[in-house]
Amino acid sequence: MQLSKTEEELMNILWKHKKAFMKDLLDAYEEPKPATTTIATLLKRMADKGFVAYNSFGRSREYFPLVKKKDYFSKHVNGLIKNFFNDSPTQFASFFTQSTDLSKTELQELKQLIDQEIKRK
Amino acid sequence: MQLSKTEEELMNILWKHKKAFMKDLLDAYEEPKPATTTIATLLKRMADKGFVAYNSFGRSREYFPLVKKKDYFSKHVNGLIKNFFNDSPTQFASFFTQSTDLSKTELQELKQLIDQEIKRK
DNA sequence: ACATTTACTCTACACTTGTAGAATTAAAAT
DNA sequence: ATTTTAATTCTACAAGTGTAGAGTAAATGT
Repeated sequence: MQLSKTEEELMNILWKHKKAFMKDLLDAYEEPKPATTTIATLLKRMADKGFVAYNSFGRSREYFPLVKKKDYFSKHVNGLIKNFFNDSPTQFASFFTQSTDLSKTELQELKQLIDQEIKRK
Repeated sequence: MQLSKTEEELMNILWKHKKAFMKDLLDAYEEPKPATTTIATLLKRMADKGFVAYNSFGRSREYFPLVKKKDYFSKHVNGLIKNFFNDSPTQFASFFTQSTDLSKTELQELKQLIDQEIKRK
């Protein structure tokens, strides 16, 4: 089962923290912060879905992600690619370079990255 | 308002067809095809959300997309980037090159593409 | 002309999601 | 020890989704 948008946002905070107590998570939200119970519900649902787990310390819990951002993310992007680009990453990449407006410098950085990747093969 | 996964799938079929009657859309689905009414409901909802419109021919309708795939898509990708990559397309791109496994040739193709983009700036 | 098929609307229903109050309980503060 | 605070669960409820049957009406087949 998938994470919803809101759950994803929370997950993302958790990825940044690696481990976190309720409080830390709540702190990461901007005003107006959601109610504690809202976060609690989300965490519970996310635990049910198998995306997070926790270690209990006294009566409170230190939550941590069960999936790596990288893994979660590639599944995501691959889904996108499958759905919209006939399963062709190149087609996607082409689209991507054209549609986000990267600056010249960013493009050059990207080019270098790709060069490195090419070498690794 | 956003399209749901299922609606997106249908939208994608519509983008491929540019224009299509119910029948054409239904035909595009694999077995087991959804019920006609299901598609009808989806189309109605998508029309309500402002993503499709139609021209009536007799009592049936030729549907067409109101948003370009490209636009829809960049919004999407930008959302992803914002959510997961601190709003940095380069960070995303880096991630992307590493996590989809593009072949050497594909990477080289991509590099050329980027070169072209750089020139256009 | 009548039967059949088709496109569409209405209705429905179970499930998911966003959001949070009420209740509980344990820990921390005084 | 008693009050206060914090973390968690339960309960709830309005939207949104996935899915499709029943009903209607028009078009098509014979």
